[in-house]
Amino acid sequence: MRADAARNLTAVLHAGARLLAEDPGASMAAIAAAAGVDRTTVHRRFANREALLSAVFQAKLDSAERVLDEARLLESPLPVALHRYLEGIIPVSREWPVDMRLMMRKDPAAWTRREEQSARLDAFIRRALGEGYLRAGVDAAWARTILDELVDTAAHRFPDLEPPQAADLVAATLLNGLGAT
Amino acid sequence: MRADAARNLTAVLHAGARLLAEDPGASMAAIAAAAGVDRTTVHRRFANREALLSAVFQAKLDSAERVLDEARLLESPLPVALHRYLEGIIPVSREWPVDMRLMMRKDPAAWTRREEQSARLDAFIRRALGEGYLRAGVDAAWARTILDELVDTAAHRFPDLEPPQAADLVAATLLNGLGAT
DNA sequence: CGTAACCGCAACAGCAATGATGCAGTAAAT
DNA sequence: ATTTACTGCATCATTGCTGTTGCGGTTACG
Repeated sequence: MRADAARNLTAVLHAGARLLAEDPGASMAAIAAAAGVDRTTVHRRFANREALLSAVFQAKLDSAERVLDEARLLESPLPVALHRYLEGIIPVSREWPVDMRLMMRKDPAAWTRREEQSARLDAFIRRALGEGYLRAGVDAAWARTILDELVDTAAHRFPDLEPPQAADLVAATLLNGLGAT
Repeated sequence: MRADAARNLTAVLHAGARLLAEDPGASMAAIAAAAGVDRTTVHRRFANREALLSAVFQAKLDSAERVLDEARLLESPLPVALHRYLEGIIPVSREWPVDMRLMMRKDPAAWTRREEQSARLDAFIRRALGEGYLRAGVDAAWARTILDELVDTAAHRFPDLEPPQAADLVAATLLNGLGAT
């Protein structure tokens, strides 16, 4: 692929992730304009709208998968793994702000791939329960969901937080909450 | 208004909230079908799509406002106020699952009204900080956002939780987190 | 520098959603 | 029981988005 084509491709993917995050019904024309590219250029590379969305999802899933690999969730000491995951996933979530859960309904490939990544985090939560980092009796599904929500909140609602500080905040909130001791 | 018209109206509003929660681009035809009425009936009552969305927002805001009034956030003892708010707002969030933050961008009236309600919760968070129920040093904006996220999560991702149990879970998670002591 | 890939522009067809209207039938209210 | 309000149905015009194609011009690359 030629260099300018590659630049345009990533510009379109990033613009797509950004606009679709604000408005899931954003038009191809709007995405093309935001990427500084003609509408037909997008149509030439992506046969249809669905294919563009899939490409955005794949880009996000690629980045997330790399973070999961490097976090070594089941091998590293648990607090280390947690912080490494958080510090890695927050920039990914900011780079690809498009919401997964709502938009991947009609993309089975992306859906199953997300399920696989989700299973790895489920295993991490089970490990945390087994090793006593989470209180006994805490529901694993609840803990898992709260972890995701805290990450999304820190990533998008507090965009000025640097990843290390954001990771600290998420971990502290998850483990200790916000109440007085 | 005639009785059957009122029934159809609430059916349309509820169907709208439900479908728009799953797909913000749900068509008027789909909403009408889900409500069991003809498409033209919806168009007769709501001049345009925007008016229908506004009506859904107003319905949700009405319910939420009643909950805020009855919780007496600044008068009742703080733990009581928190639980009363949570027990009240979770069913409201389930009855009107449509997401506010994303969809009210183009509805200034609903937006400002939501801001007013949001300010009441901000004041509640400040009170909790001032009375020492939240750790000193906790960022008010962070606490406020986490409260909202926990409510949404309990309401929609754990639909089988009864409101009292859901309220307990949210309050406990907010104050104590999920980590071992 | 020459070629091949890529792009912008213009134009077109197709489609789905929106919004309006007239009319006949049905259900609520007095 | 009668009137009035409301609904469903069929129909139509309009609009915005999608997807395609052809052509001339530009840009990367060997």
